[in-house]
Amino acid sequence: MDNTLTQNLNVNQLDAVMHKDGPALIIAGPGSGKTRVITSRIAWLIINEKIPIQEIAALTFTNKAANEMKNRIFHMLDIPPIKFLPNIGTFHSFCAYLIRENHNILNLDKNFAIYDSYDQTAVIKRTLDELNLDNKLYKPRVVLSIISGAKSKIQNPETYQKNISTAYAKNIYEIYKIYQQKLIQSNALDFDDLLMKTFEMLNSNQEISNLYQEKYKYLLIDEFQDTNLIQYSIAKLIANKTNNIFVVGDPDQSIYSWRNADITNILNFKSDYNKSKIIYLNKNYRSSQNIIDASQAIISENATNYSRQITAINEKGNLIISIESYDENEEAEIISKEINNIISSDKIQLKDIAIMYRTNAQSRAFEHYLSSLQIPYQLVGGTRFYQRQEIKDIIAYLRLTLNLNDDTSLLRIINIPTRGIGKSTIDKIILYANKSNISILDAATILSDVDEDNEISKILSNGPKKHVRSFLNLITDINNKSQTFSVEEIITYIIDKTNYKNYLLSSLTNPEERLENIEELISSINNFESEGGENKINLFLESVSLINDVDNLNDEQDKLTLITLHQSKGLEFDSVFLTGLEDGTLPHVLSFDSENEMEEERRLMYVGITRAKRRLYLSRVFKRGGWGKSELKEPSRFLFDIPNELIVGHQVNIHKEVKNNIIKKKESKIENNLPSLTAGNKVKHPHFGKGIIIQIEDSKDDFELTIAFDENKGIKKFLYTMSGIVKL
DNA sequence: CCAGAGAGGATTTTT
DNA sequence: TCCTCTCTGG
Ligand SMILES: Nc1ncnc2c1ncn2[C@@H]1O[C@H](COP(=O)(O)OP(=O)(O)OP(=O)(O)O)[C@@H](O)[C@H]1O
Repeated sequence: MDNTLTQNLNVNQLDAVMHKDGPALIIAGPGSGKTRVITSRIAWLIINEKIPIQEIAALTFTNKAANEMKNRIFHMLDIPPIKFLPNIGTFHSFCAYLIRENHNILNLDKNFAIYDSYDQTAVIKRTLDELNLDNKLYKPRVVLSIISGAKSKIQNPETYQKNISTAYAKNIYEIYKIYQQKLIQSNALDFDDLLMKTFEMLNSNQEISNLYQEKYKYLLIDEFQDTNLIQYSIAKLIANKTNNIFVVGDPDQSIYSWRNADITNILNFKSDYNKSKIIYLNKNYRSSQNIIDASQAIISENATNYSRQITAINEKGNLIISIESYDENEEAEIISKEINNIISSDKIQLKDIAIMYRTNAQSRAFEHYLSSLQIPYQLVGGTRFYQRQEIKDIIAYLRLTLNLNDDTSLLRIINIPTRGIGKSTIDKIILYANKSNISILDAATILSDVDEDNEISKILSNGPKKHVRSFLNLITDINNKSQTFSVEEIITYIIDKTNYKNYLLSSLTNPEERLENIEELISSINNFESEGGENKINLFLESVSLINDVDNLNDEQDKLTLITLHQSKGLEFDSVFLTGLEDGTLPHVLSFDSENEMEEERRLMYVGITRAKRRLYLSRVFKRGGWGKSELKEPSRFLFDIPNELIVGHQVNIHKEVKNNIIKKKESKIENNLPSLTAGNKVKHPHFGKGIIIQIEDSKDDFELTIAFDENKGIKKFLYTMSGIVKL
């Protein structure tokens, strides 16, 4: 067997890599080589078991992880990179591939669109309008997260309906139903549908499931602790024949439960595959002993602490440096200067350093100071490139060249740039489309027809009709050209014909920057590598929806990384600055009144600490600006759990009482405010019975609760202290 | 129909 | 603070 493959593995890792057939569960702490094991195992299967790479499905959490895995495998095998390898990727991209391959069976056109959260919100808003529901009561964000929750538990509208009782939930069901109809009408899928459709297809179509069960002889899943029920169910279906399912995860690094990731998948795995081999890896190769000691001190405080002790193979190393600054500006200033110091005194480069934080908004101060000190950085996350207004506009035009039923894209640009099609015209078109169950484009075509003379033809008057017709001609023209043009030519044509530049310059802020963004869009399409051919736009648009910001992190350029703790999962840096370690920032305020969420915040801190190889900085401020006002902050409760002897600098007072006071203060604040009620809670009213809180508003010395009651008792408002409401 | 002003509401993490 | 929605006057 090939040395290079095995020489860098310890005994347990080897055991996992060379595991024979059958299920295996690898539970392992941070930096213990989980990713290395998965990668080596794939190479081992290919080299020793002679399994073709196309017959191994390896699913990761991010595209970046998948790409790194692929590159390392190509390197290990010493073969040139294979460009199209959809069987190694994220769950979502893998599912998108399976769906594309079988679009006929699913009654989808092959050029289906994938809707991102903006598109989803637009569909929900239209749905609410159609159902005449108030979007203050049914907030699109909330509705979408309920729908997404249902989908990740494999509930379609009908199965969702079976488990509900409140009037509020019944309306959610109505919304869910219409929302799905609109997606179908638009030949579009949302993120969760990629999983739903794949599950349905594998679950109900024997022929298809046989096909893939035979094709994918080995299935490997990374970051298993952050998979949800539907993902695990898809995995079980694929591995149904061979039982060759190999999952790797760390329950203590589970940080996506708010996105329905479900740690019980790990427990269920043990019972679903009771013959499963279980391997624990407990040596940390990444970090210094001090860093690991601090991480263990943090995580061991969790009541549901899954971890086995991990031990660092590295030396004690540097002490952890603790910094308290006055406010976020000083924090950014001190850290920026410190970064300048360490890159000039130490041998490390900017790309070995990361600044991490809980919320994207915290990056602002850093960006400001880093620019002023001319320290190059790459910001991960935030407003993503493909979500910018001008980019979404162009993408909407592009999507229409593939899919004229894409109502959301059509409505997005029907009056962009403004072309005399105003709200009332659009409303009439939408109404007619809804009534007749046809696409917006078809409705617009019918309503703008001049030759007819009947009721329908009177819906729009002549002025608007003319504008709509010229818009439709524009779309037809672009689509005709798209048959023969290259992608770059199509975009140029769109910009040209719509006078988009003019619109940017006259109507939007920062037109120069936006023009540059469009240039960048064109060049990223040109660089886009795929099987090529006619599929190019299609695959490009798919990647636009599925590819994330971290995926573009590159370490070829020597730049500092600014990143959220969530996105840092799986990465490693020589030096890490964990910032904003205040109670209210990390742990975030919104997790104060939930034990589970508080534990997840702690895991987030744990993930952050364990990203660092040699240097770790823990930074907090005394005062942090929120929106408009600024607040005094106390050190994060987590800081008190790290032994003093591991730390130099501005230490927190280690006395447990201080920590307890901080926690108590927060708790009593919540109590004075409200009995930890939030929207979505189930409550009981002495007179009206059970219901769900849909809104809480401040009201002098009291709180006004808006509650939706079961059955047909409707929606009512109460003052909290007068209502006799109790939480269920 | 359109643009711009002003009010008001909401603020975590993202495939 | 920033984004979204609504209103107003042209
Ligand atoms: N047997 C080994 N010998 C030397 N170095 C190793 C060994 N195993 C792993 N490493 C190194 O340890 C570091 C962490 O490995 P890897 O990223 O695979 O861990 P992980 O378990 O996936 O971590 P995490 O869960 O924290 O993302 C990497 O730099 C890797 O190269």
